[in-house]
Amino acid sequence: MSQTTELPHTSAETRHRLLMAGAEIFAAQGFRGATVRDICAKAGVNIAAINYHFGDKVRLYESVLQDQLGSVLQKYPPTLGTSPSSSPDERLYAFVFSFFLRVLDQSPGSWHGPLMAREMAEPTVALDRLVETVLRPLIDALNTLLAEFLGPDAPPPLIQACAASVVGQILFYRHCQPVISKLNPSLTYRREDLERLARHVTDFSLAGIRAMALESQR
Amino acid sequence: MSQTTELPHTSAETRHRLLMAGAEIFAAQGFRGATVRDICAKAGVNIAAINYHFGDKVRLYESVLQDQLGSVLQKYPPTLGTSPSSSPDERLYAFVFSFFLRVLDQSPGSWHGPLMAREMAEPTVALDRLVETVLRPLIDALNTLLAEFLGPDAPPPLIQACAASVVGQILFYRHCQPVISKLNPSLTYRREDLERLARHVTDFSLAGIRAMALESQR
Amino acid sequence: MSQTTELPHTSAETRHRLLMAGAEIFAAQGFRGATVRDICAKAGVNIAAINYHFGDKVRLYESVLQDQLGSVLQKYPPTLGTSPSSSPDERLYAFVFSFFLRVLDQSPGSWHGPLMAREMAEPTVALDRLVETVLRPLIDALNTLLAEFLGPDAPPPLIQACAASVVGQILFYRHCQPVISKLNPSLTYRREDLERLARHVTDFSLAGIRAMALESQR
Amino acid sequence: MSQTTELPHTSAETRHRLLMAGAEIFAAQGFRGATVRDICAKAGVNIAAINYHFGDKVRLYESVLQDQLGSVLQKYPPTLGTSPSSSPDERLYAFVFSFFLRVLDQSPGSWHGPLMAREMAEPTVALDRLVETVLRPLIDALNTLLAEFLGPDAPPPLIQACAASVVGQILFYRHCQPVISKLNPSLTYRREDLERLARHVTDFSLAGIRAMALESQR
DNA sequence: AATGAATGAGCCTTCATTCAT
DNA sequence: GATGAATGAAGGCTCATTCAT
Repeated sequence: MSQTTELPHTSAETRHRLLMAGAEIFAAQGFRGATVRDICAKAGVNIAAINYHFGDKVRLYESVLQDQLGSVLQKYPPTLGTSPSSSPDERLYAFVFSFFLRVLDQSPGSWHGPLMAREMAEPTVALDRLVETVLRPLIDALNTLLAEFLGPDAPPPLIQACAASVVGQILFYRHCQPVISKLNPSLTYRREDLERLARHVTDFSLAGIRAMALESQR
Repeated sequence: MSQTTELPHTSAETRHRLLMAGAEIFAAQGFRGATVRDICAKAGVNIAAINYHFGDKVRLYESVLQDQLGSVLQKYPPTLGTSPSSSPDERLYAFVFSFFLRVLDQSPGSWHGPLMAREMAEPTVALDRLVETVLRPLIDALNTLLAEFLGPDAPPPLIQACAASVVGQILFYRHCQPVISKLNPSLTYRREDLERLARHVTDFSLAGIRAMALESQR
Repeated sequence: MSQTTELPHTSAETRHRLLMAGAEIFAAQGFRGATVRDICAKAGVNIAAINYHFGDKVRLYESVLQDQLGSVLQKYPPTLGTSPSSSPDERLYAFVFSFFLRVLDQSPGSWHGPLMAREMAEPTVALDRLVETVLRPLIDALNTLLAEFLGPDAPPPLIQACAASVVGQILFYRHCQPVISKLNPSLTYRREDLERLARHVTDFSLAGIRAMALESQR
Repeated sequence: MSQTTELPHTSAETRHRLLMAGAEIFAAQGFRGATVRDICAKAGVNIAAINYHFGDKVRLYESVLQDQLGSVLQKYPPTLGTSPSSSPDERLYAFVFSFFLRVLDQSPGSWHGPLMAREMAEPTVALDRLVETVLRPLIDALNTLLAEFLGPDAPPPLIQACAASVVGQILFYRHCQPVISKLNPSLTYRREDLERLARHVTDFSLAGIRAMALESQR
């Protein structure tokens, strides 16, 4: 029932239930729209439990974000099924596909996608740490990979623009989902759909990147 | 001060002040976070004025969205400086550049960008109408343009995927601005910056689209 | 169109429309529940017209009461079709029947019944004057009539108790109408129904009064 | 002060204070006129307590009505001191006297009379349930009793008319109290006064009922 | 250690009234 | 003389948080 943790006298069970319920409700309602009453009700715990275990609503939210991001990065690492010796094309595809899997994961208990989308639209204090611990390393990895395509002398702004082009194509499906589902209601996000999307984005981007490389070297 | 008597029986002045103040505060705080007190204070009008002129907070919000969208579409139309006889490349550039101008416009009183970004992240009842009156025609126009590149027999899903690739690259700068400005604080969005971004996105996309066209015809 | 009155420069038409609309809405919603906006809307006049013509909401209400009471007393006088030479039984029936007609009149524009019922339940400053100008004369007349039955030496408390018994039976159908219509939904208040009710109340009361007279003289 | 722990998981004390303060203020001001701020102030509790314990103002009002009605019915049951073997005259007197006691009770904390009078004049959603759970059984009991006087073949409309005559005489003192106290300021409602009134109404009605019975059998 | 009642600031809205044409 | 826009006080209710057990 209760896990043995470094905090022997707090109920890890209650903490976990709050993290799960909080993720779901913050994803659905946003930080402001979510109420501690709703979260505690869904978690089946006392209304004072959030303050007791996390201090306040903000710190529960930060913990939820941290928890969801950690889970999804462990589940779908950016190198997904490749090794440093894999071809650049393969590694780009792995980066794109794993990114799609993370932001559009529909597994039960997985709320990383909508949480991050909301955090972009309405940043909270949590964003700073996320950028430094997670997003910057991710973008650096992509930049390094793109440098292999663009050559050692490619100007950093070009690399960054290409990175933006790649990531933007992916995030479109996440950030504009409300509109996409209205314009094209039949679009689904099962694993095979994401594979197809990742294939398109990779091919489209490879052509774009190579064109940029040529232009840059001219 | 001076009353523009276009709307003889309503106080156009007060309406306009509320639309401006509402746009700024809704953009900064979101629909939920914005308070009618703040909006009225910024507009310099009585707190009951929203009720009197717009009915309630929701309808003020819808009017603000409508107003901002109308302004920006008139200011930066999607065909921006081109005609139907312009080359497809030129028209694609016009589409991309005008899109950038709209979503990243920094003119005083222009809050269309952040408002739409929030509306995507946390849709309200206003989104339905926006999709039908504005976004669908816009996407249709892009699809028609892309069909010129991809050929008459290009499968609709491919056209849509390419349209998503183009729009995604643009919106990335809008939706991820909080992260971008942390990762790359020197990036600015003056008109010449947007021109450069539009140039990159257009060239990147043209290469991607042409690769897709080749692949599709194979 | 506009009546020539002692106030040549105010619109008698507007006053009249406000009195009619006010009667209907005060009757339906009570003084507190009625809003000046609703009344002015129903009257088809400007929202400031009440203050302009009557001073404020309270004084409109008092005028409405006065107006309705005057109308109904003129329409259904307490002596209704009898003369001082009619028999006491006939005069009691006339008193009862006319009372029923006044409090349950359903003619268009006639709101005296519900207005008075509300005024009893939630007295306003208007009640004082109503009591002195209308209700006291009415009760005095009834007491005088009852004294004919009870004899010259009947103690005033007995007369008052009998008067209360008579009036109470009538007002029951007015004050408890919401309950009556739930308990007995088929009951209606057309003129012939009121005639039957008046017949019953008169006969019931005559028997009661005569029993009281006997008991009193013993 | 002292917690009566009949309801272990709710604060019975706070609930009770709100029920008492609510009864007094609803009786004095009506549902609309009463403000939650006033009620909470009088109860000496926080303004959010109504929401916490009762949900909202309407449900507090319903609870107050329920509570007051229950108290007064337990305190003064309609059979008041009689048994089924008592004479019909005695049982009619008991019905009338207990009715007077309920609607004109002046004990501290007893607000059933004015509350019900207001509910008649301006019915709320609470009236439906009151009619079915309390008023209909009460009227049915009276009808059954009156049938003993009027005979087994008395037509139901006659029974109902007599019941109305009885109840109307009683309620007059409740519903017209504001007028009565102006017309006859010396009238008081101590227990002995109510006894006298009940005696009059019973005797008056017995004569009336017996006259109706004779007429009906003719 | 954990509960649930209590807190008070703040939210959107409604209202009768007044003011400037 | 009559309008309709503007006013500001108050209304019911919600919320994250704290307190007493």
